[in-house]
Amino acid sequence: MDRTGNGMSTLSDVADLAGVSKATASRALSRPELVAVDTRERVVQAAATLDFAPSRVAQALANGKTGLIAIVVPNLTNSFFAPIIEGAQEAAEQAGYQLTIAVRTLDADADAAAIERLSHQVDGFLMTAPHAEEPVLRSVSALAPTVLVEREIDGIPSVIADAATTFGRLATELVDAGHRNIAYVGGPDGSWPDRRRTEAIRAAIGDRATLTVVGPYPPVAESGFTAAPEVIACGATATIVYASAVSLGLMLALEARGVRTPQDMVVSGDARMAKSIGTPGIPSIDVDGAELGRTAMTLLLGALAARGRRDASAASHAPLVQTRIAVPLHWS
Amino acid sequence: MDRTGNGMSTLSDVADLAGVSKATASRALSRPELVAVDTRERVVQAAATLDFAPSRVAQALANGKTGLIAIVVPNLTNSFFAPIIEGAQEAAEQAGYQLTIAVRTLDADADAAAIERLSHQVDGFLMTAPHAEEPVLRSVSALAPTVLVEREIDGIPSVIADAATTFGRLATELVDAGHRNIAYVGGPDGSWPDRRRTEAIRAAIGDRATLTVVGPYPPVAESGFTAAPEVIACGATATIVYASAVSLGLMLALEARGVRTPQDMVVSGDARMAKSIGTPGIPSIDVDGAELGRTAMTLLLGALAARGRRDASAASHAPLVQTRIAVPLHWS
DNA sequence: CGGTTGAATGTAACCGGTTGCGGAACCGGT
DNA sequence: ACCGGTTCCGCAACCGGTTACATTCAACCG
Repeated sequence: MDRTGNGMSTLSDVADLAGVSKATASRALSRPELVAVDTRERVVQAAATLDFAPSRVAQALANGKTGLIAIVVPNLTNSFFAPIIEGAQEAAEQAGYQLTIAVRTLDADADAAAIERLSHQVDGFLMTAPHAEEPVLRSVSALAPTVLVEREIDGIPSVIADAATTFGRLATELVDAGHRNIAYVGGPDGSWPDRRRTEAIRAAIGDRATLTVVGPYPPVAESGFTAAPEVIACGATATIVYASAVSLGLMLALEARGVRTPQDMVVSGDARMAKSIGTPGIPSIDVDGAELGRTAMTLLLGALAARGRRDASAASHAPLVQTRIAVPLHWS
Repeated sequence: MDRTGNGMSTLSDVADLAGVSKATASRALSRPELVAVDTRERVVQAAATLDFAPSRVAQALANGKTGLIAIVVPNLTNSFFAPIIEGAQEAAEQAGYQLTIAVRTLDADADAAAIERLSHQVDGFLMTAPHAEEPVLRSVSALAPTVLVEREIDGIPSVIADAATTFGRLATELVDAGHRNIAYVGGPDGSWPDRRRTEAIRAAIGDRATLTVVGPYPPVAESGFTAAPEVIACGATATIVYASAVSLGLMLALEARGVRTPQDMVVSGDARMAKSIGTPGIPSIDVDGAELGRTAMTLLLGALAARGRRDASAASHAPLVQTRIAVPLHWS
């Protein structure tokens, strides 16, 4: 009942049943305004009774678009990427696109080659590559329409969560609240967002307080345990953490060493964590990953649509869009 | 230089350059044994100089396989699924397949419809649906070759991590060590693996100790905070946790309430967590998600290959494979 | 040396859609 | 009755491969 390739009705079947040509059937379904009302209805009827579904593959071949978009992420286990992918997937699905995942760090030639191959099979790229080097990203974006996520590079559309600003604000508020010794538990080495956040914090603090940067640390709870001694040693009374995943481990480790949070040490986290901990006085910074993914995908889809529309018209490249999404700061 | 559809050389180009027909070119590349050695070399040469890459879309149309496999997961934020997807992706990539992600809980008709549509675009499904009801999974598996992950249903190939057995073993060891009051922090309601684990624990304990099941809880660190009071209240001296993500939160909450782990309360976790905590005496149960995903994908690819091979031969459905991967128990 | 055979290659149909172009039918206007 | 202009539809080519079948030719046979 389902041997591949059979059982499914084709456009020709629909056309036959409706008593029209394949061409008319095609138009009736994809460009209804070109077809007389009654004909259209007959075709739609026929399609319905045969429960016809157009072959995306055939469509792809005919019009040169695959309906596939690749999202490149360094890994999946870092929980930061999950909501981004979910958001992107949701947006893609609504537009009738499929999302395929490429786990790539882009630091090796093999990765670049894989992306190259992939570029033949997809309509566009969403690049979430905090560590990738600029030239690599540039070359990818030359392969196919690309939107960067959590990364800004001149000349390539991008979407970032403007967490750096928020980290700066948090630093300012901490200093204003009297903290004179602040620690920052940094993110992975070479990460673009980490660099921005570090700078923003440093700028916000100026010389009004001491800043100790510890790290780099991978964004997992375990890092908190490793960081705890360092944070205590530097005498900080407040700790800003790059990735809120680390906060939980850090707090646990601090508690275990007799440092109460937030009484003895203020540790930044995210809203969900602050809520479940219950203690007031925890600052949280929440990046809406889903929105990040959704926005990026929307941008990309827009670019694809635009490209399809004009095509051969002169210049007027798609307007370069670099979106920044505001990130809220909240105190529990 | 990259207007879609252009720039890329086609098989005809290769054929022309090599001075052979399209057919020969095709054979030289995909079924070399059918072509004379020198001809083959000429074609390969030509393909190389044009850096020809066959259009997956055209191939898909011609031979009825899309080269796309869908993995269905309830969500991405649950860190349990990430390694599964990574493993599956890796295996798919090696076989030249693309993996597409469908985030679906399968509890609504809309989801079923989406899967239906998707089934026209993919060659097979990897279903990771711990909550889905059996009939739903059955109907999906009728749509396209399917392998279940973390779920066993008669008549459908599946791969599960046999964690239930390991949970049972842990329970036994705890009882043997003298614990007479054990708590189990359960997983999400209706989860198939949770049911199996609960049963295994109950069976292992028998009437040698008291078992208190608390939950259901979603598998996130925050759940640990919610569970802590319950766990303390029931007077347990050891707690088995369904999802190790919960353990960290639970430990933190326990510490905050003055309950030391593992001295006052043994809490199960996973190896990474145990290692970073450092305290000895923590039992950890480690499900190798990547292997799960890899194995499942391998199974599916095998089924696809088999289906392609015989096709019209009588009966002899693919042998039903239900794989169980052993899960280690480890004490830090 | 004619005939059989098998390897190597070419021809063309096909997968399932989309789309440019032209023809038929019908419109109102003169 | 004739004509320019629409509207609606069908023919056929095309997207880029795969593959059944036909064809060619050289080797091998009695």
